[in-house]
Amino acid sequence: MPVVQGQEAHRAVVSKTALLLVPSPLQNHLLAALPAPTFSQLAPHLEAVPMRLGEILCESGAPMSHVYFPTTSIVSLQYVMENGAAGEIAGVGNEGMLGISLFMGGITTPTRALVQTGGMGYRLSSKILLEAFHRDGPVMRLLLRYTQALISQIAQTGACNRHHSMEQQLCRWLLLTLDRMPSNDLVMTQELIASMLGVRRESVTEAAGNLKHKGVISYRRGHITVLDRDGLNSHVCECYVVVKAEFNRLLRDAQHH
Amino acid sequence: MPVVQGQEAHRAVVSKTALLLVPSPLQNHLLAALPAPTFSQLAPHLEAVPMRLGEILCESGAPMSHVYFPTTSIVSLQYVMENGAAGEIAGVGNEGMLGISLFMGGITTPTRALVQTGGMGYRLSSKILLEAFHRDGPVMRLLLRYTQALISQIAQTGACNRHHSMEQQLCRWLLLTLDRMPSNDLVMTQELIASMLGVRRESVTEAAGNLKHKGVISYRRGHITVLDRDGLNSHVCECYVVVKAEFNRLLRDAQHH
DNA sequence: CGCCGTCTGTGCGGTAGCCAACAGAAGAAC
DNA sequence: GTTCTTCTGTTGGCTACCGCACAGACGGCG
Repeated sequence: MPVVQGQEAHRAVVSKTALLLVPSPLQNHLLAALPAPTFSQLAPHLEAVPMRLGEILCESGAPMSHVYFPTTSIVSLQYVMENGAAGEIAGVGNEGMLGISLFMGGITTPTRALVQTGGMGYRLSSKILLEAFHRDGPVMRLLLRYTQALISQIAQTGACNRHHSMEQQLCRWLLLTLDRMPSNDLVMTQELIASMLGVRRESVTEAAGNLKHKGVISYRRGHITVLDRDGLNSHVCECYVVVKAEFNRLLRDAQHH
Repeated sequence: MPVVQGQEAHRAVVSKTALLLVPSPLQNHLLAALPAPTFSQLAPHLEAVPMRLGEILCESGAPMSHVYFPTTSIVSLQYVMENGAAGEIAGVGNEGMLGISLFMGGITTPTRALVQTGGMGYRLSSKILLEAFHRDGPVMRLLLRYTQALISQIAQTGACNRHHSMEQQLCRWLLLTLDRMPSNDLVMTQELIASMLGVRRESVTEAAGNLKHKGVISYRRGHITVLDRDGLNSHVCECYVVVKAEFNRLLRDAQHH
C-alpha cells in the first residue's frame, strides 16, 4: 500500500529519532481516514502509549477503559479455550482499532487482546469515543465499516483453519503481519507464531524451514526476515487476498483525508 | 410439534392449516425485543416470506434488497472457497437476522446465505431498515448487539474448527440448530450437515453412528431426531455454551417486550 | 408392486498435524 | 571468556480425518 510506504519514507527522512518513537496518530489508517474537522476534535484526547510485546491489553471478558489505535504495534485478538489452548481470530495493526465491543454495545468481548509486535499506539477514553460515535457522523460510519472488515477477517481465518495447510496459513499470517510493519524484519519466535496460528511449535519450524530452503525467508533466533515477498504470494492461499480486498473495499470509500 | 416437517408436506397438499405456515413476526427474538412502539412502526412493512430448503437468499458479494428475520426457518452463512469447498461460519435462526452488512455500511458481504431448514420468515426492505437504524434508538442498539453476538459465534466456530473433534462439532451444530427449531426432528441429510461443517460426508456418518449407538439420536433417510438432549450436552465442546452465553448476555439487557 | 435415485454404511490406504522427548545452537548475562 | 536460558531442529509413533470406491438400503414414484 503506497500510503504506508510513503508515510514511512517521509518519517524516516524528516525525523531524526524522536519522531520514530512517537509516530503521528495519522499513521493509523482509521484516524487518517477521518475528515480533518472530526479528527481535530478527537486529537486533543489521543494519548500516545507504548505497547510492549506480550502485554495483554484486555483479558477475555474484561471491560476496557480505552480503545486503542495501533501505529507501529500489532495486537492479536485471541480466543482462549478451556484447556488453555489459544489461537488468533484476527489481528489489529495500523489499519484498525481495538475495542469495537464498546460501541457495539456489549462492552466486553470473550476474546483476549495480546500485543504481538511491540510498538506505539494511541488510545482514547471510551467516553470520548462513544460520544464521537453517537454523533452519527463519519466516526460511526467508519467504525462500522471497519467492524465489518474485521468480521470478514475472522470468518476467513476460520475457513482457512479448516481447509488450508500449515504452510499456506503461515504465509497468510506473515503477509498480513508484514503489511502492518514498516520493515521486512519481524521480531517473532516460532513459538509465538505457533500460538497465534493455534498449532504446535514444531509444525511452524517445519513450514518455516521449507520457506527458508526455498529462499523466501530467512531467520535467526527470534527474528524472521522476508526476502522474497512474491515468493510468499505464490505459496499463500486465497484467504490473504480476500481479506485485503475486503479491507480495501470497505475503507476506500470512507477516505476523506 | 413437527412444524417444519409439516410445512414441507403441507405446502404440497392444500393448506387449511395456513395459520401454521404464517407464524407471528414476534416469534423472531429480535423483533420481539423491540419496544412496542418501535415494533408498531415497522410492523406494516414486514412481509411474510416462505424460505425454502436450499434457497440462496444472497450470493457471495451480491447486494441485498431486503433483510430477513427468520421465524421457523434457519439460514446458514457460508464461505465458499476457490476450490468449491464450502463451510458454515454462522447460522441465523429465529434469534437473529440476515443482512447486517446493510447497516454496517458495506452493503455486500463475501459470504453466501443458504436456507438450511425450510420455513417462514419476515423481510423488510433495506430502505425501511436503514431509516429505523439511523434513528439511533432501540433498533440500532439492538442490531449492533446482535452483530456482536454474531461475531462471537463466527470466532468460536473458527476456534472449534481448529481444536475440536468431529463429534464435538456435530453436537455443537445439532444443539444450535435444535435451539432454533420447534421440534426435535431435523429434516437434514448427512451430506448437508457435512457441507455445513466443511467435512466429508463419511465423517458425519461415523460421528452420527456413534451418537446413534449411544442412544443420543436416531435417524432415517433425511431425518435426524434428538432423543436425549442431555446426552448431546455431555458430548459437546465448550463452544456451544460460550456462544449461547454470549447471545444471552448481549440480548438480555436489550429486552423491552 | 417393483424400479431407481438418493441416502447411508464400510473398508483401505494415505497423510497432515499431534504428542513426547531430546539434541544442538544462539544469544544474553555474568 | 563461561554459563545458562531460550530458541530451533529432528526423531518416531500415533490419530483423526481425507479420498476413493463400492455395497446396501430406504422410500418416492410410476
